[in-house]
Amino acid sequence: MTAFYVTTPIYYVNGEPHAGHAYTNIAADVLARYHRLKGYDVFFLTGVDEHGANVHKSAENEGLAPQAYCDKMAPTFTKLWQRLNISHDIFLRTTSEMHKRGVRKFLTALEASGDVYKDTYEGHYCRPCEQFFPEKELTEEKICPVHQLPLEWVEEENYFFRLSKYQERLSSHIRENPMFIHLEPRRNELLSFLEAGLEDVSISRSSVSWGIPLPFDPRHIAYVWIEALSNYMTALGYETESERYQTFWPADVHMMAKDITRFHALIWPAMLMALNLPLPKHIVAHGWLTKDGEALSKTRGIFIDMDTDIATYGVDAFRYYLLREFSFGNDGDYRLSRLNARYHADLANDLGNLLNRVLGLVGKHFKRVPEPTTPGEFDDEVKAMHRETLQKLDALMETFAFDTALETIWGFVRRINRYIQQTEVWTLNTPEKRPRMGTILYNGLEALRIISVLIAPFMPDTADKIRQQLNLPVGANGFDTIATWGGLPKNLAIARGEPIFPRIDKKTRQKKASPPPSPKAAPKQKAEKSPSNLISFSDFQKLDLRAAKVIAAEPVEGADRLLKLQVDLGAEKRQVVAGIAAHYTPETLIGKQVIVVTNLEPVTLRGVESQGMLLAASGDSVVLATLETEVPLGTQIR
RNA sequence: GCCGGUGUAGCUCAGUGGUAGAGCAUACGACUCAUAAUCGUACUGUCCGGAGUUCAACUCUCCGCACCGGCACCA
Repeated sequence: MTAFYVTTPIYYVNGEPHAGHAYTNIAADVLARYHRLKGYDVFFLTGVDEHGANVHKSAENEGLAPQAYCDKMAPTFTKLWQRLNISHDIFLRTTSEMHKRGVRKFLTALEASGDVYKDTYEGHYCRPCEQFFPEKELTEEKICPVHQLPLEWVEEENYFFRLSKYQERLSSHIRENPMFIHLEPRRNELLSFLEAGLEDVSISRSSVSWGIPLPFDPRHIAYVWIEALSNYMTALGYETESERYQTFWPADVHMMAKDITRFHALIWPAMLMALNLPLPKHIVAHGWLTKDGEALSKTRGIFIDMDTDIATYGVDAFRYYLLREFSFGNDGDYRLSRLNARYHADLANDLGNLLNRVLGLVGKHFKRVPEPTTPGEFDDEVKAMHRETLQKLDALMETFAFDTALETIWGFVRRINRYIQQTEVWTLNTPEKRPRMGTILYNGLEALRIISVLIAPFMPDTADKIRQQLNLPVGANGFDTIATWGGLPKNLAIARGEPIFPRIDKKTRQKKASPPPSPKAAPKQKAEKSPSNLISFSDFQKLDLRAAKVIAAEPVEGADRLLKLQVDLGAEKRQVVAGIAAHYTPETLIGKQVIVVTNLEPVTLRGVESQGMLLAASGDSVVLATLETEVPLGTQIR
């Protein structure tokens, strides 16, 4: 049996899963289910990434030990996967022993490859700043420009992977295997990134404690990304090179959102090259979801209310909508009105109603599956379309064109509706025409049986519901059972039931919709319990914040985000470069009163010196901090 | 600033060097087995703008505009 191995990324446990995660896992699930029905030996992996500084910090913020925090968060993911009918074989947690042992073996092998080296950062270090200062910025005395304190000479070790060595091989691999990275734009981006040259990557952190120590130097913790990537092998039992590992590595598909392709398409393959291991076959990146045209954003409270929409339309409709409406690989705009339209037009009207009308006719006139004794007009056309649909579907699934795949299946669904209409089967209830009626209805039922298999990867529950009403065994629905027309057993009692996609009027919609979710706008202000996050008042006092007025503003040549500003501090005027060009035009800034950090060391940005910094809220959008009413220029702010 | 992509009917998108297509939505008609479902017909388009190549361009080339993405950059 041919093996098929599909993975999703492992998601950071610090943070609730959102619709983007759902999209990835649904897509991966469809692939997994499709290949299972095709007779492949499938292994489907998803999981969570529980290590690293971010998780550690979130745990601290909640006053929990890291492991306890992870134990609390991991179920939020498994619950969602259950809700979405995700059929993964393993939910990997990176705190599991199997994974840890695998990572150690992986790192040991990587080190043995000779492509890991230790490098030392050394330089003048200021403890309060937690920062190194380059020689060229310092005077003879070696004092911290911020604190005016003597700097220490510090050396810090880090382990690096010689990624740069693999630049050429990666480049030619991507060029020679057009399907290695799915969707042209991602591929081009990577190639141009490669052309710019690769730098070696750090694979360890010595300042982080929550993670897996390097086997060859336990004072260092494996960098989370390096550790996380190896999960695709550790989950299979890489440590012991188990049978499962032998069977399934290399992965057929690494499914992910487009933002993390670089790790998967460059660093991961390069490390595998170093280990002389085969590379994954496809890196498949899908686009991002937006909601009503806006980027999803926790801080601005823009999110897709999966709970409500699934409660209203059902999980299969949700899965269907995501994969049918958006061209896979491109960004997609999630709109409830579109989900509603798809639900009614495609699911309720086309498919649900088809099942209902055919079963209604059979129930009324035959009770059981009739014998197809009397071929006639349109029969061959329908059968030809069956073969055609199967063929197309194969090709489309191979290129991850889920939207077109569903469109193709629906072409068949519509054809059957048309068949019923064209033959006017309901008029054939006379003794001489009855055999023809039976034949047409047999074909209708057979088409529905075929459809139940075609849609099974996308809408597993719906497939089962259809099969239940046809009184077919729910499990045995492989693609081999629909390869040829006529597999539906004759004389089977049918079991017409409730509509599988009942229409949803506005009233029901409102009833089912939960009250408007409390704007998750302000992210929960978690009590900062951790002493390590606190600074002393004297630390705070080190900041010199002053009221200032913008007196001139212009763009910085050759920079997208930078504006060069002249600000008046009363006692003096200064030039400040601010990264706000995407959010403010120069004209609107002039005359504005702003808050400036005045005792920041100067830097040169894009060749322009900046002698301070503007305070601004920098979430998804950037908003300048201003004063409620104007105050004299130069007033201290604290 | 550099690199790449996109711009086609109200909406979501296909598409080919020879005067443009699908689904949804809309209108009208047919039918009445069915979840006010189904089926048929019709409708609208300066195929982003401009120039060029060509007998002929929406499709090729160049320039421009808009939007999106990658890189640089965000003290």
